[in-house]
Amino acid sequence: MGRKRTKSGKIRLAEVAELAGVSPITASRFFRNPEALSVAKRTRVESAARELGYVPNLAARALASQRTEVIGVLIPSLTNNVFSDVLRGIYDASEGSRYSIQLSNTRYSILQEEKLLRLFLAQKPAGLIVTGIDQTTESRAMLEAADCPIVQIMEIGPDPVDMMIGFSHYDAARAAVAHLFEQGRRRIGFVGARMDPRVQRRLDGYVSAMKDAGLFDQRLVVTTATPTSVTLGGALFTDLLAREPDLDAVFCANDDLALGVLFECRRREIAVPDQIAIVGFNDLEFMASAVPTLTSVRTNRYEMGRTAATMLIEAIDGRRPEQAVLDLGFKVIERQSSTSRHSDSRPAVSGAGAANKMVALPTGHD
Amino acid sequence: MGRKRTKSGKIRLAEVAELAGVSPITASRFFRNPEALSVAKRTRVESAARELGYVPNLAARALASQRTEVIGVLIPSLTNNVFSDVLRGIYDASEGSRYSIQLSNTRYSILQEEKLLRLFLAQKPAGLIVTGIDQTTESRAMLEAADCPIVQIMEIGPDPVDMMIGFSHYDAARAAVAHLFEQGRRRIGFVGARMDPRVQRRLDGYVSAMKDAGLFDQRLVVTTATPTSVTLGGALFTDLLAREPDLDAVFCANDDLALGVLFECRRREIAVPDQIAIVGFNDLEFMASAVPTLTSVRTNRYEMGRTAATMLIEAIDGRRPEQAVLDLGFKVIERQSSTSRHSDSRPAVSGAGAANKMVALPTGHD
DNA sequence: GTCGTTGCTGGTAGCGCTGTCAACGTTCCT
DNA sequence: AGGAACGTTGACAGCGCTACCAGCAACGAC
Repeated sequence: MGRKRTKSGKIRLAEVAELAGVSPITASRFFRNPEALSVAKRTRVESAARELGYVPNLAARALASQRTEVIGVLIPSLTNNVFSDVLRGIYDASEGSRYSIQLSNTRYSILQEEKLLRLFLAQKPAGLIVTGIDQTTESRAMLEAADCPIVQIMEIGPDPVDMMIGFSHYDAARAAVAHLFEQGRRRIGFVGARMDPRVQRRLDGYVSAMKDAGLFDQRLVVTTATPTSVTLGGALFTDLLAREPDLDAVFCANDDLALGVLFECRRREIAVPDQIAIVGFNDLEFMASAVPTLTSVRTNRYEMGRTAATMLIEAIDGRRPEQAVLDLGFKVIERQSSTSRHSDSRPAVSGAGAANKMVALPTGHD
Repeated sequence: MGRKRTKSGKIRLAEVAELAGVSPITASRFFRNPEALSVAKRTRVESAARELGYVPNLAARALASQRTEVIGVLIPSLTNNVFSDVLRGIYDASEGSRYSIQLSNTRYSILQEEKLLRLFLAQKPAGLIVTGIDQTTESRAMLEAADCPIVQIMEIGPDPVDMMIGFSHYDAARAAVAHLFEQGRRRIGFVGARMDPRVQRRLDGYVSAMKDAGLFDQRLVVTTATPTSVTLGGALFTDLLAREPDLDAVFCANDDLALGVLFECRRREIAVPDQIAIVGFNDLEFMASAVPTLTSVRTNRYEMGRTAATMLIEAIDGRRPEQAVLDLGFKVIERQSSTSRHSDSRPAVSGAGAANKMVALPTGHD
């Protein structure tokens, strides 16, 4: 009787089937599509499986069915807070589904991304989540040819491979600058680090808003390819001040930089917001409790991850979402650092997200 | 000729073997143990594989060989900065090896951990990384019975399942308090959130140090089960101040709380460090650029992750490390927030790590 | 010259599961 | 009543790879 045991001592489907008095294939169906069984057999297989403590062998399943239940996720950084929020959303959504997450880190390199994509695709993932819209031509071709659903996250653009969820970094930056204009600021600097495509588009938005107002000046822009940090924010701000002493505001490409600028202002005894206004990007948790509280552009990172994974899983299961491109929008959260003579947290300028409208191109916000 | 193609259009090992003019099994060996082949066949298989763009089918390999090349990682949180550093180390170390990482989030629940462990183990991982030493009895039994190497990370304790890498949170907390004593502080508060086992041990260390000095007072301790945040740091500090107005220092269980305390001090115009000294835990990047710069206990998170994965992979490949328990130590980085009348960044108090000595029990530091 | 020994190679037989298709019993329609 | 249609079940044949063991040549020791 023990002869049927697998070498590893594990219970196989065949044992479950035998105990339940059905054929192995019927037992197999129980796990994949229980509705297809009669109630009697269903309960028998169920109790047999429980009694034996059966756990399916995923490798065998993958081999036989020619597909895996793995969702591949490609993100550029594990360190960045932004991605940890997105990831949390993805993991939360995948939990309870039968799909597991396979994560890889492209380190902001599209070549690395291409390599990883090739690796992933070879294992026939059930679905794929990739960051951004700036893939190599080769990657793009592989994605188009892939026979699984794909979601691009973090931003939206004109030409989705399949599904897409994010927001317009360009519009968000324009909104941040517009807010500073409203507050009467004119000499608005830009501080950016890493300069990945999304930060670049924030810069583009900033530049266009400044040009529209006739206020653009190349000296107001300080960027570096160095990875971002709070300390770096202080350093870049120092550079900016040296170039442009009569600065009256800084728009930071992310909140870490903004915090660094705030500290540097305190160090130099520059009054915020009286002398210089500060606006960050992402609205990390600490922005609301800094002194003064820091204005930032809120982005829905957790929701982005969660929705991306949910959409993907639905699509894998054959229920494609009615809209393939989802704009989650953004919101300028106005706080003390940019609103002299105003109280904290006023009604905010928001992007497309509220209406979740479909967009193909960067749309002007209201 | 196309008849041998698999349905999925993929190249199989058999095709490679055919092109190379060897048997499939020889081709298989090429990928697992190239040294076993004669140089002639080796090069022939190699070029055939490259020419055909062969990618092995992992599911088939796993099924046939009865083992996977997956390293399971169980961590309690994806949000926490601390774990993102550890994870980065793990991913960095796994890159280039043939092992892939399967990550799961226990959300600080040992029951959830047990469930995930059962799931992982059923797939016969090549190795396992688990967080901490506080598993359920059932989990512990499963880990002991698992036939793969296991590394426990984040802390060290008396009774490793297999390998272990971390440091003593208890000693680190004692060192932080000792530093405050040296600075002449007496009424030292403790602020903690989440209160997971490691934070609890930091509290234990604090309590023991305070008791040793005859300074312990229950009113000095403010904790909550709520997840940590900067804002929460301010709130807990407010509570603490209400209970104990003549506080002269705060030891925070992590840096987010410390930053919140700093902001709250600024809001209340409490001078740091003149009225109140602040010490954090982990030494996140921003601590060095806050104003004043914030003292913290540096922990080697990235290195911990990297070393854990490296040790694990070595052990999987049959090269067990000479020491199974590795104490990475800690270091009190003294900065302005706790060192009145001193300049920044003096020589620091450090834990066991420098010597990487083996420890079985929390050892007193010097 | 015979017998081990070593180094390399190949054949056989699965690993545990699922896709496909045929077959069965039942119900419902005409 | 006959047959179509449906729902349910099972047999068969692999999925692509590797473990195991046998075979073979080349070589050296006696």
